[in-house]
Amino acid sequence: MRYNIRMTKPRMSRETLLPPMAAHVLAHGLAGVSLRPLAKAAGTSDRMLIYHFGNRQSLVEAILQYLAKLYERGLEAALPDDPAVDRRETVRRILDLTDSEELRPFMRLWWEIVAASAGGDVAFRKSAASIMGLLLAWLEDHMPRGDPDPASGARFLLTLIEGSQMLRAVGRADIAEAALLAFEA
Amino acid sequence: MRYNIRMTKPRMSRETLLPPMAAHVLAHGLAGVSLRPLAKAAGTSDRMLIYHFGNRQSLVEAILQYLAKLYERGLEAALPDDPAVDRRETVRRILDLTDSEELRPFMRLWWEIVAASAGGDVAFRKSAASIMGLLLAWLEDHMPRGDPDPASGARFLLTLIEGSQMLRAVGRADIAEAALLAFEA
DNA sequence: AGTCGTTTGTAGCGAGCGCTACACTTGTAG
DNA sequence: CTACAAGTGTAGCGCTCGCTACAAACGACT
Repeated sequence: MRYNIRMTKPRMSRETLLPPMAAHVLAHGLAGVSLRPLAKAAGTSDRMLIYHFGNRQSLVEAILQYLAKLYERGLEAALPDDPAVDRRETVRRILDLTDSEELRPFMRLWWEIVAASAGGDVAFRKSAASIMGLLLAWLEDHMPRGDPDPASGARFLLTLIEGSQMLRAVGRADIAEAALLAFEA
Repeated sequence: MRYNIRMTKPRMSRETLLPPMAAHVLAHGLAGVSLRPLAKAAGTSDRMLIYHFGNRQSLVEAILQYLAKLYERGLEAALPDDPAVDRRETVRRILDLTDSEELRPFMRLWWEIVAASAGGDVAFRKSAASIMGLLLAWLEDHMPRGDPDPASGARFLLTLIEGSQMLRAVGRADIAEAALLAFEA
């Protein structure tokens, strides 16, 4: 039957399993996630997760990779294309965006990734470093028109941004706000 | 025997147990730490940890509190008292110090605390926020002589510092370095 | 010497963990 | 129709988890 497009019943593959599992991770965190709850979220069994992904570590890495792609798309879709009027506005745009309803769940995840990186997990560190590279590239491309040194400036702003986000995460957004006000004011 | 100073054998108390457990946490992380390894590190049993601390959560909080005190003392002992010549040097001092041999283990721990805070753990968030308050206070007290706005400046520098430390943690110290070079250069 | 609260050891509970053995179904190809 | 590989369910392995029941040892006081 060559003309039957859907030769095999879709069943369950990595691709169908990843979205619900990613949603579960966004909702419940990445650190202590275990097979059975993940399986339940994806409508399958721990048995099948191991079957499809080999072991827990590969599974988590796959989910992480999928989430990174999701995050990247979310960023690209939401970040405005027109240049900001000054550096402060550039910072503000990113801070506002990552605090938006759709991207906020990723921030919680982000700190788990950072913690794992700091703890020596190479897979997580690689993922984290590349996400920073992504943000840096966007920043370099969207520095204010006529900025004296966009390359260095982007690095400077990224550092400021990440500091602000950490302070937010621990409930000291007040410090980050004051910093932003002091910045070039 | 009134004149026997050591009336009771020291046995084991919270105070004797905390230091070795804190050392264990510094070496192995705080996130997934469990009773039996902690007990082993302290030369006792899980049974006794529960006896002294009630439950795991109280135990972890006690260790966290002890570590915060330790960190505070480490900072105070190592930070120079004389004012820096400019803001950049102030930043540099703190970055160098927290990257020192004795304080580096705390940074790994720090990101676990941030992750827990971002995940909604109130005890950790409280601890993290107060540590930030501590650093902010030191910064305010040690802004460069003649700084135009020490209060806002300290907040600005703290944000920069924390951003630098996060970038370090994920292996992008290069970005933080470039940011620092660009800063007021 | 005897009493009593504090501290400790031994043993184990019920639960969840990652993962596997085994048998079975299912869809596809010869 | 048969053969075969891919996919799936059931059951359970050995292990660690936080925590508890029980009883013994200990030390200070009468």
